[in-house]
Amino acid sequence: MTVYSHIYDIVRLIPSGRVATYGQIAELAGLAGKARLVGYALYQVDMASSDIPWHRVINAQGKVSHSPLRRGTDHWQRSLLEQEGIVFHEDRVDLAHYRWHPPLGRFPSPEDPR
DNA sequence: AGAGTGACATATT
DNA sequence: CAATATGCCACTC
Repeated sequence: MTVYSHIYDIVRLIPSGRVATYGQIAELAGLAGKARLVGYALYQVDMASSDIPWHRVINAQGKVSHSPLRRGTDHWQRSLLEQEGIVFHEDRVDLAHYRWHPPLGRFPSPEDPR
């Protein structure tokens, strides 16, 4: 596979009702500073039939990132988040309140098997 | 092999 | 607030 498999592993850990930012995921995945790769990785995900909670990843401004390539799925993302109880305030969520904090201790990383 | 692109982030103007 | 600039790197011609 690709380096993205690990990104997906991290995203899968985000619980319902919480969100994470691209940069945050990148860092947890051992890709600090490479947030763009996270966005690219999620773009590859099959939104309809994937076990990855892709909608819980938003940008550092607390907003849903949109792009012409998404063809309206950005609204779909917001919808899913609201279903989980996340409240948007002026097109933005309060990261201080909803940001996911990963489990403490060691984290699975490619360089750190077991 | 080189250039362009992008679900980003941060800093600056 | 919005527009730029720069760093980042896998992917696609």
